[in-house]
Amino acid sequence: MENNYSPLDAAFHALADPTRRAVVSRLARGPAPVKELAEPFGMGLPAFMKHLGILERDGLIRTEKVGRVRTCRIEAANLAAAEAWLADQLAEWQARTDRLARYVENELSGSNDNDE
Amino acid sequence: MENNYSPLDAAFHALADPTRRAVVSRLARGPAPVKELAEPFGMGLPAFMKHLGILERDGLIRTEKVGRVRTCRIEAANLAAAEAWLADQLAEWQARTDRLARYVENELSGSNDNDE
DNA sequence: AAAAAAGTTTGCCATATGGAGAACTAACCG
DNA sequence: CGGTTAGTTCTCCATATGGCAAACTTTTTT
Repeated sequence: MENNYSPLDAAFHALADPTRRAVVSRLARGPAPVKELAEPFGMGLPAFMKHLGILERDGLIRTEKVGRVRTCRIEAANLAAAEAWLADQLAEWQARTDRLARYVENELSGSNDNDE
Repeated sequence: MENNYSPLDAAFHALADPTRRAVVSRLARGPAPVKELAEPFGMGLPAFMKHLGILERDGLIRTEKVGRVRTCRIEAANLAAAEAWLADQLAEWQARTDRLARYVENELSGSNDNDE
């Protein structure tokens, strides 16, 4: 049950669930113990812990137990990696879109073999 | 089997798989038919089509069939939504990190009740 | 008309979630 | 010490993936 897949796989997978996104969102504003994190969700602790387990295994959060309280905090690196990947794709897409627009604008009279 | 969940659920879920991310990456550079898209992956068409199905259901791509060829293109909106969400979280996190750093730098002598 | 190309559909399978609920352990509190 | 609090472990279950292989449907090509 180790985390053998890529950071991007991990990050996107972990973020695919609304509960986990909410947790990340909450933790972006600062650390919090499990109990407090779990409260907003109508869900048993076991189920909630599974989400935390996934978030931790997938490297989006880090947790540490002191006494009987486990404190969770965000691990920004992988979050940033995912963001970077998306930004890249969008940039690439934008670049192509722009090229296309420019092309159309320039030869707006002769050709007819573009693909959009 | 409809897409009843949120755009963010959909986007992150779809991007959790490396094959699907590769497809998105490829399509960001321009449209392509199924066959060409499938080639790089050592996988039967049926399996590959399932990925495309998920990408389309989750709103990351759009496909259109002409004759016997189905052409796929990217749907940037949801990709952008995911990127925006991540950027938001990171910004929030940065803001807090900065506040903390400033705080520490200012009262670097008296207090001891911070949480990092 | 026949054959090749490009998808589709249909079963079948193993694994991972996402959740529920009960029972247990390990701190703290008074 | 006894009770409460905060997690943890366990067992179950239904659903969704991610893949494979085989058979079928539509176009194109020749």
